[in-house]
This record gives sequence, C-alpha cells and structure tokens, in this order.
Amino acid sequence: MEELTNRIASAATLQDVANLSGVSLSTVSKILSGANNFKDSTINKVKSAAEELNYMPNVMARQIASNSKNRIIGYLIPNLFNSYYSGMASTLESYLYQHDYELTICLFNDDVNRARAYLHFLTEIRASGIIFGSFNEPECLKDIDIARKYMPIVSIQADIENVDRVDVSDYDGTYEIISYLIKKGHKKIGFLGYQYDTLSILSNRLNAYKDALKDNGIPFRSEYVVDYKQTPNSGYIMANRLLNLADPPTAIHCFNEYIVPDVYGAIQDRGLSIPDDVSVTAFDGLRLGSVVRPQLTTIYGPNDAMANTAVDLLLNRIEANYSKKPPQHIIFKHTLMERGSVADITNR
Amino acid sequence: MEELTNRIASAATLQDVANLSGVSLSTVSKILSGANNFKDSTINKVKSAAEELNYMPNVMARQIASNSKNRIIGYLIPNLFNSYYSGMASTLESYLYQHDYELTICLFNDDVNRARAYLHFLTEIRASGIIFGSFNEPECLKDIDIARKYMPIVSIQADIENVDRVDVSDYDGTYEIISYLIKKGHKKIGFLGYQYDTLSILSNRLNAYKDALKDNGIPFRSEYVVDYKQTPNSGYIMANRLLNLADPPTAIHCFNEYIVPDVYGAIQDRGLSIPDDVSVTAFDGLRLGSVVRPQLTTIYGPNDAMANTAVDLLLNRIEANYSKKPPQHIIFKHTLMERGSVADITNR
DNA sequence: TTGTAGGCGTTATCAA
DNA sequence: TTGATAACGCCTACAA
Repeated sequence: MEELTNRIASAATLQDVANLSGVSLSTVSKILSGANNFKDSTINKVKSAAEELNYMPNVMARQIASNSKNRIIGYLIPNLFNSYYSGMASTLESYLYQHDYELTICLFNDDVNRARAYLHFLTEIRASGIIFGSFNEPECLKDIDIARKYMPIVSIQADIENVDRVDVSDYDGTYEIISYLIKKGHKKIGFLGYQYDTLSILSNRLNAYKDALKDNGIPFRSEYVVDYKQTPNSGYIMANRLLNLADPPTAIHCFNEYIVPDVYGAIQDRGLSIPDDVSVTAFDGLRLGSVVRPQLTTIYGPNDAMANTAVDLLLNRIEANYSKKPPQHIIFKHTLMERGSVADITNR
Repeated sequence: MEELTNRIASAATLQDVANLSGVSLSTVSKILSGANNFKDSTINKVKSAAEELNYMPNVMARQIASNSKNRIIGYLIPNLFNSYYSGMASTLESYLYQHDYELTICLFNDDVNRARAYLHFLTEIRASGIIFGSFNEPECLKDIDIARKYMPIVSIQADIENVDRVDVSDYDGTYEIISYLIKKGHKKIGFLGYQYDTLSILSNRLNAYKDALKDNGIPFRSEYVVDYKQTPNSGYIMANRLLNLADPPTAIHCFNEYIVPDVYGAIQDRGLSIPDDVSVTAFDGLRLGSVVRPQLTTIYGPNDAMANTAVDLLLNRIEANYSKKPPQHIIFKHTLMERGSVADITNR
C-alpha cells in the first residue's frame, strides 16, 4: 500500500516511459506531443505507461531542446494592499488565459532589491514578457535594460523609456474633478499624494490640480498638498495632516483611491460627516469607491481596458517576433463618476 | 547609436561569452559561477565580456545540467479581491525572500480549469514547492496528487489529504464570538457563509455557530443562514437576504471578513446604523476591520504566523529532501478583538 | 510506423 | 590555471 506522505517520486523522464512501454524514447516523445501516425496499440502502450508513471514533461528541457518560447508573463508589482494592483492582476490573468499564457504575479513588497531579483528571475527563466505595474524604482532601470534584451516589456502607468505603455488621462481627469469641486463652491481643496517625485502620473495629477486652481483664480496653498510614502495606512495619516490644519480644506482629493477608506475613517473619527463637513474625491474607479458610504465621487480610469490593451501590445511584440515598431503609448480617457461624496457648498 | 525599441537581442550564451573573451566555454562557466582559481586577467576578461553581452544564465539549462532545484515556490489562490489572500501573499513573499526563494503567485480567478493549469505549470517547471491558498476545488485532487510526486505541498486552510497544513481555531473562534453576541443579548443572529459544501473551515465555523446557539438554548433558524457563491459583492447580496426577512436578525456574523464592507453598505443603505440597529461580527482579523467605521469586532486569526509556519513546513520538506515524516497539522489559536460593531441589547 | 543521432545551454569530471 | 567531453531531459531531422 502506497504511502501518501509528502515526498518526491523519482520524477519520471521520457526514457522511463520508453523503458516501461518498450518503445524508443523518440517514439514516446512524439506520441506524448500528440503525434497520430503510430499504431493505436503503441499509442496506448505509451500513454498508459506515462499515466502510470505520472509523467510530467520537464518544461525546461523541452524549451532548451526545441528552443521554443514558454508562455509565462510576469506582472511586477510593489504591493497588493492597493486593490488597484489586485484588480489589474485579475484582469490580466483572465485575458492572458484566453491567449493561453500563464500569468505569474511577482510581488516585491516595496523593496527595490526584490524588484530587481524578480526581474532577474523572469529574465533567467526566459519568460515571454513582462508587464510593469505602476511604480517607480529608478534603481531597476539597468535591470530593465537587460531584461528587455530578452523579452518585450509593457508598462501600465509606469515610467520606463522606450516600451509600449498604457495610461489614463491623468491630467485631464484630475483637472476635471478639481474643476468640479470648484464649481460646487469649494475653494479650500486638499490633495493627497505620494512621495514619488519622478513618477509622471503623480506629477501629471498634481500639475492638473495646480492648474485647475490657477485657472479658477484660487491661490495655491502648499499646506494643502500632502504626500507620504505608500503604506497600508498612509491615507489615515495624510488626511489627518490636512484635518489638523488651522484652516482645513472643505474638500480632499485623493491622488489614488485605495487610501479613501482610511481618509473616510480619519474624517469620521473626528465626528465629521462626508460630504456635509468634508467632501472627498479620488482617482481610479476601483470597486471600493462603490462600497464605502457615502459612495465616492471619483475619476474612473478604465483599468480593465488598460490591462487588456497592455496584453495586446505585449503579445503583438511577442508573436510578431519583437518587431521594431516604435513604442506605442496609448492613453485612455477618464470618466467623472458623480456619486455621493461631494457637497455643493456654493450657498454657504 | 543603438535603438532602444522593444526587441530581443540574440540572447547571449556561454559560448558567446567564451568567443568574445577568447577562452573556453567551460572556463567561462566556472568563472561566472564564482570560481576564483583563475588568473585575475582571465576573470576580468570573462566578466567584462559577459557584461558587454548582457549575458544572463539560462536557468533552465542550468537546472537540467546540474539537476539542481530551482527556488520557485508557487502560491495558488482563487482570487485577490479578498484581501485575506493578498495579505497572505505579501507575508509569504517576505518570509520566502529571507530564505532566498522566489514566490510566484498563481491566481486562477475561480476557474477550476485554470487552477489545474497552474498546477501543471508549477509541476512542469519543477517548482520547489506549492502553497495552497484556502479554497476548495475537488476537481484538482488528481492534479494535486501528481504534483506532490514532484514537490512538497503545504496547505493554508485548504482541505487536501496528507499534506502539511496550518489552520486557525475555526470552531472555537466562532463559538466564542457567537457566545459573545448571545451574552450581549442577541438571540437573532444571522450567519453569512459560502457555497463551499466540503470546505472544512466553513463547516467548522457553521457547526460552532449552531452549537453555540444550542448550548444557549436558542433555536436554530435556517433562514438566518445564508450562503452564496464568492463574488466581489456577495456580502451585499447576502446581507440583504437577511435584512429582507420579516423578522431580521439583530446581529450578523460573517464567515469571513472581506464581505464586511459590503454588509455595512447594505445595512447603511437602509438607513440603519451599526451597531445600534444591527451588530456585525466576522472572522479573520484583516486590516479592513480597523478601516471601517465603526471598527469591526471580530475573531482575529494570526495570518502572518500561519503564513510563516506554512513556509517553515514547506522548506523543511524541501531542504530535508522530502522526508517521510507524517503530515503536520498546526492549528493557531484565535483571539477575540472587541471593537465597535456590537451593541449590548440585554436591556432592550 | 518506428528508431538513431545530434544538438539545445549548462554543469561537472577529468585530463592537460 | 585551463580545456575537452560527457552528461542532463528533451526535440527533431533523417534513416530504416
């Protein structure tokens, strides 16, 4: 009676299957790869031998021998507490699966060294492509340059030179929602961001904030802009920085959406209500915006479309054999979603 | 001037490096693997040639030749919208990194076929081990049986026979929090679960719910138990099922925590307040319990400890060469976290 | 319909 | 201090 404890069987090889079924190795190889031009009896012998031995092809050996590409796509991301990334991952996986690719999610937990390690990893296993999540780690640039010699790379809202890239209209979206707040009577508007100086999506959004204020004759107040490192509770900390001001804002715009529940918490912990005391807006359009109460007025970015397009761009490169077509930059249009988190204070 | 468009370089091989540096292939191999017993000049020649060619070892070839293990651990999970999984993934990655292993997160988006595909994938690339997330897909059992012949497997709250497993005290924890609700005067207590007939963590928790009622002389009412498939908004749907009852419960216990924000939303959408009109409890102890308002009274399971222990168990199997030690089952003790989501209604 | 033999990129053994 | 050469597990002409 076989014990089912955790141990490795001497992983069967093609040769083992060949021995057991009494045919040659190459016959086994062909049959197991789906060849039909063999006697039924041979096919059956081989298949049942493989079954019996639980033969699983060694994909590495196969790739080396046939010099074929694997179908592994890596998605490199800094964290998963921001559901932006998990949502993206889910969409990417679904779409890649339709194309018969496997997604491997490489989570580097905000550690550049690990980001680099995963880049090396993906390069060394000769993955077929890499999708960059939205993050900014300049120290990776050299590793990216090496990786790109081995496989195509696509960026989803990340600053990498000379690769295909998808984005949402950061500037326009932010400009629109800040203008919207102003139209609702808000003049004291806070902006919560991150410490990512060189990340263009942040600077785009921050510039839009400034421009919208300026175009409406509202002076910029630096104390209304808070940034902080990205941590699970950064929203709470940043919101409190604003709420602690002697003259706190009447509206808070969040650079991205995952901090919103914490911002809500910070406001509610002071006994203030949303939107009557403080209005809140954000950018992203994640599901959580419809989960919080009041539901969030936000700028929706079509993340599913972005993810799918990123895959399309990547697979084009892969399957068109790394064509030299210049890098594409596709920008999706945002949508303003009016829900319940903004008060009209024009009459106050 | 070199074009930096997205293309593959003819990935350099050892032979290329050898040619460029004018030494033999095997010398290059040794030097690039860190051998010191060569002339400095040779070492330098080789290293700079490798650098120049952006040589990256082909890990597959390396493994085949040396028949060494890779350091890939797969984490197989059904979704990422439940932050239970993303939190686990993050902890696993951090701990594995300390041990110099790479985590590859395999998200199968609730599709058995994809779960099976990822199992095959991990087996075919000869990953060093697999960590099973908490889910129940009986159709995978055969594939698991094959996979386990190639590498050790550890389960985190998943029903798989004969593998190492970590758990939290489901029964006791649920029993405690239901008893707690009863002590607070609640007699009408709803239970929100899932359609996972054979998942032991659900049946454990449900049995504890029933037993706690019984032991306190409260009759079981089947209409107070709602289950539904696991979707992003299942909490909203399930909560409404309870709230629509002619005689709705005064307290709702959630089998797990990620549905809590939706349950809150469902309650608040009726103008009801938590905990005055409806008390809410749950099981997990995720961060989101402290993000919602009122903060959630819940059963905390030590997920970080579970994750780390799962890794320990797995690495023991791997590094002790798949020992035949019988499967371990380690159960962590829960903790009741009293926060603000339960009202005392004994005097009503 | 089946088998032989060479090769994929690497490591490892042994000789020079 | 270096370099042939035989593996590793598999694929694929080409031959039989």
